[in-house]
Amino acid sequence: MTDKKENIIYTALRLFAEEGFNAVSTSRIAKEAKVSEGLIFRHFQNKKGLLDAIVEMTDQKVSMLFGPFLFETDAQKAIHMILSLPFKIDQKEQDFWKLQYKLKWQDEYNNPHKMDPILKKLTWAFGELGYEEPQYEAMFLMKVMDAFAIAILRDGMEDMAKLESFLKKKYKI
Amino acid sequence: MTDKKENIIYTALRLFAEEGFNAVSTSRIAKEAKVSEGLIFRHFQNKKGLLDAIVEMTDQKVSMLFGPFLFETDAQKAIHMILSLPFKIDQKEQDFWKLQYKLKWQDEYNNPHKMDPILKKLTWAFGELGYEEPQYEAMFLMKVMDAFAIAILRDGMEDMAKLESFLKKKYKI
DNA sequence: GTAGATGGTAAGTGTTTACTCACTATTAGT
DNA sequence: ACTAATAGTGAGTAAACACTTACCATCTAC
Repeated sequence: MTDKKENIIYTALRLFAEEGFNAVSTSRIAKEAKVSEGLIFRHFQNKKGLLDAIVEMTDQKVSMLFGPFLFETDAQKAIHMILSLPFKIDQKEQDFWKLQYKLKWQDEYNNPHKMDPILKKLTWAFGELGYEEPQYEAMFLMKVMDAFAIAILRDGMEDMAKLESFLKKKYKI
Repeated sequence: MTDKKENIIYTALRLFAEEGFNAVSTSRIAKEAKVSEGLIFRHFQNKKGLLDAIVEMTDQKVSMLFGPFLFETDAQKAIHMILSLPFKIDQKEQDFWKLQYKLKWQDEYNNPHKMDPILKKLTWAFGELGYEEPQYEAMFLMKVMDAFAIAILRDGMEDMAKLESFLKKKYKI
């Protein structure tokens, strides 16, 4: 991967995350990435191809983030890991997550089954801990985590520390 | 309000909700609404003016939806009302809510304080019921409700009935 | 009944858009 | 050193874009 190709990707990621895919033109990406516009099409064929390349990177980030959770054998610790995730969003990776949540509104990029392995693992964890309806507890917690991640991405981390400890108390962790 | 003006608004609402503001052209709105493109600009000055008109309608829908809740004097009933809301989204009004959630990602249309009165009322309700940290319970429930509304709008109502009763059990309602 | 406002249209406008093309520069393998 | 692929550019292009203008139709009020 050349420097210029990387420049294109990260500039596009930033702009897509902030303003949306359709609001950002290829000429603007080229200008801000300091490359010729033609280079975008050399590397990615078309504008959607550029988005696809970014989405692929994002999917890898998701896998890396949830990987350790899937291998955790202690149910308590597993739930704790999931609870902590939204509060550990790295500043440098905010754009990845913003784009990810924005794209969920576009049918083409919304795969409702992508998170099934995490859901399954969470269901197991709640079962282990003797919860009455582990499947629904898992679904519920997943949605809660989504909501918190979105809130943090949109409104920042202020006041979130207290909410995190409140959350953990709620789950007795 | 003439028929054609109404046509423009509801066609634009549908398209904006489905595909996003920037992905939909004024010429397409005109074609699908069966009016001349010029009429859009006669009535709304520019494309953003059309969006603003739609957003204003949406805000009114939000007020109407939460109005009764703000006047509820029984804490238990108040929480029950909030819990039920996402599961009562009318098919005909889905586009309004879709657009509302999509626009939250655009800074200009995201007012984090818009829901403060509802948050305050919920805090009161949890306080009445003897919850230990009513303020955080309220914040938590608001985010949960957002997450459920988003899930329903995106993936439909299937399997949601059981989740609703699970939710109500969780809050002992 | 006519004047002024409002509703509505068709055919424009300049600009921006995603994308192409002909070309040069640089690298990597033999 | 030569070759072939890859990286990169700058000046195009046709189509689509948001918006304007000149014009006609219909309604409302006195």
